[in-house]
Amino acid sequence: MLDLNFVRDNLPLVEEKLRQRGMNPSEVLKDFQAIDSERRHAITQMETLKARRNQASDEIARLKKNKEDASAHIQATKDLREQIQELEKKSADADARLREILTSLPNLPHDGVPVGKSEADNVEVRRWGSEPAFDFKPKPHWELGEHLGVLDLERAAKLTGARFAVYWALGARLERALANFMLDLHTREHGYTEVLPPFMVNSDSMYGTGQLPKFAQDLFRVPHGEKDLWLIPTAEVPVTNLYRDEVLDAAKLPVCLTAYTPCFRSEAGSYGKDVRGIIRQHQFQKVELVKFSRPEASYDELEKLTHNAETVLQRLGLHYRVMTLCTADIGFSSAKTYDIEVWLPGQNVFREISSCSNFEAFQARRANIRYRPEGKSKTEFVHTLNGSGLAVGRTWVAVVENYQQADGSVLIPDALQPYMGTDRITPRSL
RNA sequence: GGAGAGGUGCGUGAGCGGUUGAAACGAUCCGCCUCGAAAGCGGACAUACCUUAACGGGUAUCGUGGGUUCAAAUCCCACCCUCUCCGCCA
Repeated sequence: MLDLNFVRDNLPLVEEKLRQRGMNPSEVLKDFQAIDSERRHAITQMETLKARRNQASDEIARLKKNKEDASAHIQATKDLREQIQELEKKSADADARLREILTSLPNLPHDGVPVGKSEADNVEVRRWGSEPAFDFKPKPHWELGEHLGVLDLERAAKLTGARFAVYWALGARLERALANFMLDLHTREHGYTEVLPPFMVNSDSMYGTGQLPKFAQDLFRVPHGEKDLWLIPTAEVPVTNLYRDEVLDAAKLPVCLTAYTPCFRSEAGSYGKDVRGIIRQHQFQKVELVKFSRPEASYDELEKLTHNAETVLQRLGLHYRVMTLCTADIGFSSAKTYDIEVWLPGQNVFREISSCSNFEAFQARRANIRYRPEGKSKTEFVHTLNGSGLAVGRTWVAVVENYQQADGSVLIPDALQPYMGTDRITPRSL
């Protein structure tokens, strides 16, 4: 969420940044100024009357103490009551409408973010490794997975439906090996603390990181008594919300956390997309990196976090490129995002395998996550960042496709062999 | 699921329906004292919003939301959370 005062004082800038995102400012900011002044007007009036009422109440107390007659004052306050209630309703109403506007506004892109109209305008920052050479036509992972007997989409469809997967044998172990490898790397070498959060959260948490109120259709909702719970679409949600409504110790910043969790996404509106294989699933597992940073350090931390994610691919010997997302392609809550795209020879494309973002104070303001700068009495919002480190399912795909052999077996990269207990996946029957 | 206890500021912990935004103690910060420190003494110490050029003034907030009342931390109702005991259970 953007700061109300900031929006009010920098309306032209906000409009320009919204335009860069491909939005129509006059539409989303419609009536902003009118509602804002209406709200302040109502508050001022209401508080004036309340002050008068409080004054009268004090007077009543004083009179009663002295056993004097206070009935005139009591009647006066009774009369005030109705007016106050009316104004209260008016200001609450304006407040709600203003809040609706404010919560619907996306974060403003950082100044360094390339202005663009679509994902075609994303800018490549760097590239690592090179495409592996094959003296045969590399297969897509769904063919390899079936051939090896490690990936079973048919039975998953029977159990649950489309966009779910069952992994068997070394396929299942590969998933587990990748997760353990990633967590060990980030905790032992990159200084992250591992957390294991709940996989369902309440609405407040979804609101804190920006999934609600706008993106409910992307989530799985679980009715629970009067209230709803939600399956997490990413560990970002529970991990960032760990510190909701808290004041962090400045000396401990940046706080760096990592979590391995399943992620659940309804994928509404992507029906025709990526229907083959396990690129786009309703459930997938991901190792997430989350940071809470001082504002002045957050862009350095974004670079570090992105490199931490890249290190996973480097250790696995997987070719990738890093893209800076343009203003039209960055997520709702993000001020700047790097996507890491891994090379998939079976499909002859780069596919997103990690998305690393700096949300600045956007989430912190919604979730009320603050810290107290040294020597200052006032708290400030931290900056929150996160990135996949990495999406395990897509890493599984990358390993299988990049390390496939002519006979259909898959070699295991050196870094994973201790976790796999083997150097190769060979066919078995499902 | 059943029975009970409780939720107050950074912490502990008071709080007859009306000078309580909230005692006291502790923590922290600033002074004094000291060669320096400790102790002691004095002082400061919540947040948000409205208003003001500023000083300041005002309003709200004692788990959350309603209600009673001229007036609610204090009374009533609902809900949430924590703890203890019983039952059930991976």
